[in-house]
Amino acid sequence: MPKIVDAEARRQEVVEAVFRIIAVDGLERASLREVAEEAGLVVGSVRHYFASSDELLVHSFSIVVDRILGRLESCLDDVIRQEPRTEAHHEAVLTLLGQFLPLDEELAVDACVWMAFRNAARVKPALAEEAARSHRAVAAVVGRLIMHLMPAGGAGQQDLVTEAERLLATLDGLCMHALLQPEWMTAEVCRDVLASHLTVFHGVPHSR
Amino acid sequence: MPKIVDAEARRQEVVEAVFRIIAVDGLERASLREVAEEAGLVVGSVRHYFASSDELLVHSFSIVVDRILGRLESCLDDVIRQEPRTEAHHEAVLTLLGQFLPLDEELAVDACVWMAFRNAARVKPALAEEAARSHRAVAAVVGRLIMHLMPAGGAGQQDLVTEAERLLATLDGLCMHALLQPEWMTAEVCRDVLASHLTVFHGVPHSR
DNA sequence: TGCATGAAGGCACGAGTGTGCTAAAAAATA
DNA sequence: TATTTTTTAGCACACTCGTGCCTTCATGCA
Repeated sequence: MPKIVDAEARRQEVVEAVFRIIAVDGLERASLREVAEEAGLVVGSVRHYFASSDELLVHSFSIVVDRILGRLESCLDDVIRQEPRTEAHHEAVLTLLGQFLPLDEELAVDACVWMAFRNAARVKPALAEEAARSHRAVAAVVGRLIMHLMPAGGAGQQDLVTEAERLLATLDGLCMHALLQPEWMTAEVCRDVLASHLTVFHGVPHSR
Repeated sequence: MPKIVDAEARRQEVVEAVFRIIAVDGLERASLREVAEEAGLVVGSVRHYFASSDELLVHSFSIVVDRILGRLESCLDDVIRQEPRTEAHHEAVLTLLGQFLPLDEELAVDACVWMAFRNAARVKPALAEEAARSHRAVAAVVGRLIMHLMPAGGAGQQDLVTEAERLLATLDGLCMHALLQPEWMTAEVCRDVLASHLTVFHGVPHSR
């Protein structure tokens, strides 16, 4: 038998190279040659682990989606664990929502890559399935958060859906602005906007 | 002297071809050859009216921005013309906000093209200036709307900025979702979300 | 010590891109 | 009619892209 390398680890390294290229130069520069060079490999090696360019991109997409979902699920557990209407609960909610935004370097890469893939999926059929999955999963998390935040009897099923879509839209819009106009949409503005949005869910905000 | 053609009209035809290609196949397919074919011309003709590919794209970007801004300014005038806290006023506000969304075919093309250019501007320096201009101008319109909607004494300057950014983020998020997940984010859901957002600005919504 | 096999490296083809440059066509003026 | 200038058309070059296909290398087992 030949040299044994951890194939999964190699694939992960390549995916990380894809992420760096997308974050810096955009998805259209994530070609096999560019990815190989960024990963310190040759095209042939990359192609040994990924049958085609599409497979590499789809796999990268699924990795970033799983990473984001993992963080969201974890933060959602933290939220539920807190006593409602306390300062700690409010902070936990803000932390959860902050996972969508490019607040630090790692989050910024993920947000950037996620946005790039979702936008590309509109015209690139190979990415459509993963885009739908990510949308469903994230909407489910936000939906659960909304159900947790809104008093059960106070609103109808329709309102819950609308509020979930509204929060989701605001989050994606914030993320987009933070990525495209970082000089205007700073982390502080993001936090203010989120805090203002959350005002709807309890009579008076806990902190400013 | 040679054949006289309306150069500006020809340029406009080419720009329209660019819009159609972006709406259907995305910005990355808007090459000179594709644009020329879509416009029923040859590459040489397109290049006669636009010195380079970048100039064509930047000019197309500016056209779509101007078109969107024109609609927004017009709708903003309509809003101010209405008596506040009336049904007609509420409808005028919804109409203004609806200009951001792909609610009909023409709006959809503009929204799609606008999104594509703004996203591309992050990694394509030639588009950066126009992206900044569009962001400033649209933020100005939304800011004026917010000042008009919020009682002058009831909130500080900081709150006005935050609310403007929040509305802007929600609009862009809605637009994005309507473009990327049209089966979920229908025109009806968009309207519900906007109506819910506007609840903040007056005690009770006028219509549902 | 062989050698089969996974890993790595690379060549070449066709298709696509922007752009420099040239050449034909067409029509209003001299 | 002759000329001048815009418009239209197109060739050619260098580049990048994905991919099919082949070679070389290294290594763990027989």
